[in-house]
Amino acid sequence: RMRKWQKRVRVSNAMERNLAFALSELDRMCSQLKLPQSVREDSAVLYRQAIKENLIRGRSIEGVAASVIYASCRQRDVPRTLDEIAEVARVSRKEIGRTFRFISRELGFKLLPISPKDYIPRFCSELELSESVEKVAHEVINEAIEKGLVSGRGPTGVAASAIYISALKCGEKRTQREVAEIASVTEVTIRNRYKELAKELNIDLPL
Amino acid sequence: MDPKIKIENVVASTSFDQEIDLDKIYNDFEDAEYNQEKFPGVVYRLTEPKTAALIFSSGKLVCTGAKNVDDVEVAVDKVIKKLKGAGVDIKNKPKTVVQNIVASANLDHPLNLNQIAIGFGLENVEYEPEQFPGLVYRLEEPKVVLLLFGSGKIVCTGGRKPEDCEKGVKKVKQELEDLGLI
DNA sequence: GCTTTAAAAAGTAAAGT
DNA sequence: ACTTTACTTTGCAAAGC
Repeated sequence: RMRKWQKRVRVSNAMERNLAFALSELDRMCSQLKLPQSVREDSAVLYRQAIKENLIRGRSIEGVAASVIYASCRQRDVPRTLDEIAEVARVSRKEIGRTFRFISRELGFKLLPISPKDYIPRFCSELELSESVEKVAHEVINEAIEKGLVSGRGPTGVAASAIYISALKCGEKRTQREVAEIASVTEVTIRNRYKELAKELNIDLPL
Repeated sequence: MDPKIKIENVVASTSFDQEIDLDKIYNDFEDAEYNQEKFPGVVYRLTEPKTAALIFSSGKLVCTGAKNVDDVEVAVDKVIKKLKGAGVDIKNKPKTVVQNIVASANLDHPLNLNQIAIGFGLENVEYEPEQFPGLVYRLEEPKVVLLLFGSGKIVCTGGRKPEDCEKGVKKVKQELEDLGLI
């Protein structure tokens, strides 16, 4: 009888409400993170895909939303760290990471491991460094990869130290503190990576 | 030569098939920990072999920290004697079941985790250096999980027998050699 | 899912000298 | 800067929320 379509309407309303909420959350987080339009669009597409595949069951809307943003950023090679996303999301970094792994596996993402190089443009821009610094930083990272100094190290830490070194080389010095702030790593980490790179890549720089 | 495996931790469980009064155990065992709100079991640590036993009111017991499969028996026997000394009469000694073995190994060769992730297949591994320095690789046979590090060191966990870990490490090593990544 | 136990790997972090 | 402590990841059982 009428119960059936009433229930359908109820479910449909709930789904629409949830989708509307999710999309507004995606917009809010993307705005706060100042993400490009392409990432916003990708995120919405991925979220709808997640709904189609029933991947929301047992997971929070916030968590899935944050996860698809994280995935979209990586897919567009403009990664944000889980911590950066967790700052504007209402769920922990741990849950975003867990949900990302699940969504990533279920939707068949084939994302390459994050490369320190992907952080160079954004960090350099925020530090107001020239393009020549960016270019040198890329070269430093390429050398680091060849010498096996990247495996297992945090991509942001490697990027930060490469930028620190490159800025010095180009006469556009930024303090470790300034670079650390932008890259969300500690000065200790920059120092550790910097020492390692300077030693292994025979970079003669003042300490 | 097959890589040497070092067993770092053995987790085992057993059941006495009889209810145990944990409050009594907690009072009689001078160095036992018991916080009901925190965790339903009594935590009892042994110095030799260095292990930790979790005792539950159902009579079930979990033993962790052993460096050998044989040490598990030694530890469980000690806990049983301790229980008997406290007035808990354990009728017959049940069989202990090894639930998990954690082992470490070394390939003595640095690893390019990025290439390994691609070589093994992005859908078969988890490598998120932002979160953890190790690459996670799951094997079906033997059913173990391996953590590969840039240093060439490996952690193998999830095995129920030492051979599972030995075979697991041997298998990844072979796969790495086949791909020319080692 | 969480809680607690144990242990290794290597990176990162924070606190105390 | 250096040391110490601690948290990230993996696997597993236990009883109960």
